[in-house]
Amino acid sequence: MYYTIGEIAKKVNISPHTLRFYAKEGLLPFVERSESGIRMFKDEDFEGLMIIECLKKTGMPIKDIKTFIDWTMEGDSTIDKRLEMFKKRKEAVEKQIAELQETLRLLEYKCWYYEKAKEAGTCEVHSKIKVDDIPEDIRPVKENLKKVRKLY
Amino acid sequence: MYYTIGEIAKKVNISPHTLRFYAKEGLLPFVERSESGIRMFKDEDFEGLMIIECLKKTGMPIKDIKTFIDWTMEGDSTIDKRLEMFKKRKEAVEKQIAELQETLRLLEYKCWYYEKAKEAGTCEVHSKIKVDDIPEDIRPVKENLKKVRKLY
DNA sequence: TATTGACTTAGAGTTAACTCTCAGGATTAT
DNA sequence: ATAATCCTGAGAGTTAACTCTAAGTCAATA
Repeated sequence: MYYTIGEIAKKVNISPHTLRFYAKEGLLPFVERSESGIRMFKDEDFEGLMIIECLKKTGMPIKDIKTFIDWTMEGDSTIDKRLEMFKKRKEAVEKQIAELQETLRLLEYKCWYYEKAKEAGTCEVHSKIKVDDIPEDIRPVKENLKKVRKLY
Repeated sequence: MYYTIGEIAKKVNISPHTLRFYAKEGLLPFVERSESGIRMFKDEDFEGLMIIECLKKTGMPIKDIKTFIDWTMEGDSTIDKRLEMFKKRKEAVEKQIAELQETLRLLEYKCWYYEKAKEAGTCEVHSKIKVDDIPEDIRPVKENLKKVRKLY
């Protein structure tokens, strides 16, 4: 079963234009062609596209993805390189998640801050709230906000 | 205690150039000026900068951050808007984290895949591995990779 | 037969958030 | 006094990943 570029475009929700752009960048060497040069995507190629999508989601630039694709085309001699690459991507994503979780904590603090301000009708209320009145889970965030000022 | 733009730049690790760019974009209306027009950052302004950084980390464009800053300058009448804004940012970040966690699972599968290939010296080994031999936690990822092919 | 959609090369346009350069002038630190 | 740092405005350059246009050809479908 083969798909044209237009068919696969719908399936992976990437425009034919963009898929050709990827092809030009060397991301799709595994896609077969008909005698007349038309790209013939097969079921397996979905997986290739999904790996590309996955790597893009990790923030990897196209050039680096190409390097990885080149390795896969090279065969078993590049297994080590590919493993190391995935390990690094994994670490990178773990870091991104950790950073977003920190960001989330600050947002949670701010939500609490404005909930309180809303109740009181004014942000002034925060000059009257004691440390003990701040929910335990978000207290450290406020502390941190203060700490940083003096850290430097 | 006041800081010049160069001093604060070092503290927040953003170049004076970029800080002036932010100022031009209307992100720093709260920064005082000396008689001669020199920006005088105070300790409180750190917090402002950190909130801006936080919002940037959520992927919020500068224009939208400016809108929020304008609200804070407007005063208590905009508390509701600000609360809603932070709630939405919180949801956005939660979604980003969830997506990255999905990405991470695919990376974990790929790490396992290449660990196995490395052991065997060839990727061919994966045509011989039975579903039961795939660790339980990453098995669904492989299933998913297959499912998607047929989903459409 | 007409339309739709595939292909190519080549290059222009877009967007966001910087990042820098220049020119000219004021202020501050050593 | 001299260098470093501050200010402004205007505008150019950068980067990545698209996104599109044009111009011309070829193939498959109704």
